[in-house]
Amino acid sequence: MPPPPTPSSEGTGRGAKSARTRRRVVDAAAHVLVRRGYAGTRLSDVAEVAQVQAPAIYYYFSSRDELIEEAVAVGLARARTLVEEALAEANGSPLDRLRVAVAAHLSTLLTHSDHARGAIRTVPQLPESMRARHRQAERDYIDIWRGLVADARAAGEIDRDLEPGVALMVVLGALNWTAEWWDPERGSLEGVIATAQRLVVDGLSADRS
Amino acid sequence: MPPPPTPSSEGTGRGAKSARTRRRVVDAAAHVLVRRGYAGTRLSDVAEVAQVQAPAIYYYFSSRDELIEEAVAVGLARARTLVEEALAEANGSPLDRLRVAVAAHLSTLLTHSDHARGAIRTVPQLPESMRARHRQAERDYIDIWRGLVADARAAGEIDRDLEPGVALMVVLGALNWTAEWWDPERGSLEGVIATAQRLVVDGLSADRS
DNA sequence: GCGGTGGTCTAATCTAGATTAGAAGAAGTG
DNA sequence: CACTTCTTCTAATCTAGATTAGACCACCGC
Repeated sequence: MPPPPTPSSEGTGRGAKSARTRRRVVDAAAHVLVRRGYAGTRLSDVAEVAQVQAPAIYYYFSSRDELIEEAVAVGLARARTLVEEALAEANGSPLDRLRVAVAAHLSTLLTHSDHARGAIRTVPQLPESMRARHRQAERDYIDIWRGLVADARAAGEIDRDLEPGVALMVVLGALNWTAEWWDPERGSLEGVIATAQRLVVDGLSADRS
Repeated sequence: MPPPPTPSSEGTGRGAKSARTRRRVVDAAAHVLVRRGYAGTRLSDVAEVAQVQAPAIYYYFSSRDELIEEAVAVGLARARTLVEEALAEANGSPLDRLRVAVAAHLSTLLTHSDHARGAIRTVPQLPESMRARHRQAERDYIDIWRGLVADARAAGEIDRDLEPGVALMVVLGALNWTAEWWDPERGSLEGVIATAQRLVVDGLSADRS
């Protein structure tokens, strides 16, 4: 029976090493997920990255799917947390807050380990039953954005002719797809963020030609 | 030995039936690719969709990878062709042409069978060696867009501060990601196209607040 | 209405990769 | 140190799914 993922067994002491290994496995899973996708993620690869033997994984997770599920959940949670934190410190016009969210989303996606990236790239490929279990988390995250857009709209900063729901998904798509092509050699992260911010804000913005 | 994919064996007569089955298999492969991704695409599923027995596929292709490769190639080619055709009839300002390209890309992606969709969603997951063989096609397609952006820029219609390369990828991402979320019940195709056009054009546009 | 060729099927085979069994190495406890 | 519990390993096992072998049927030209 796998030990319950003690939420507080982080630092040192009781089961600290175990917790570290477990985390290493989840990280490795995210790493492999990013490059191979859901179906392509082999436990043997995960094990190699995590520096364990494949069967060791079963000490922590009862199946491949359970591991993948956790990796995805962690990624979604992380993306959400980081964006929320960034927004918490941001005060300014709704459009400014949108700019902040764009920056946070992109930097999470592109640099903050493979978690968010793995989650976002993987979710659409999950078998329906598993995906269903993450749908709430997806919605929660999107709702943050929906709120930002709604605020901006209420403040009259957003083009009235745009369908807010559709526009939001188009924007998120622009951000998410960066995970497919961006790499540090292709320009600085800051450059991408700046470009994306301008595009998003000008694209949504109320004052038009 | 598989019969060479006679380029003209379409209509009737010699090998017409064969050609039709072959096409059915490729279509089925695209169909499965869209929903399962590269690693998740099983020959048995493709066979079922194509209404054949799995081994029949080997009459046309010498391996699973070869089939997938063709399906992807067809998809990329189709996307490119449809956009080119749309542009051929479009005259107007560079920004207008960009609008046309956005509409063509989206309608290809979202409705024109599963080919383009399969190709675009699948390419990033392909094993490097296979992906390399499509890289040229990808570039060719992107180059069409690069040209559009360059023209608009030369005409002074695009914000000088945007990095054209990065901006283009962000835009294409917005379009490509629609394949992940859009479905006919979520609003009309026209609605998505209109929203995307406005976002893209206003986002890139030179006159700013 | 016979021999050939194209096209498809059923019944193996073969292999990668998930999962399980059971042994054995640490690490903490008395 | 001897004992227990946690953690990981090596050596099976089991299964899905790609691929191959070889038979079978339909049509075509004669």
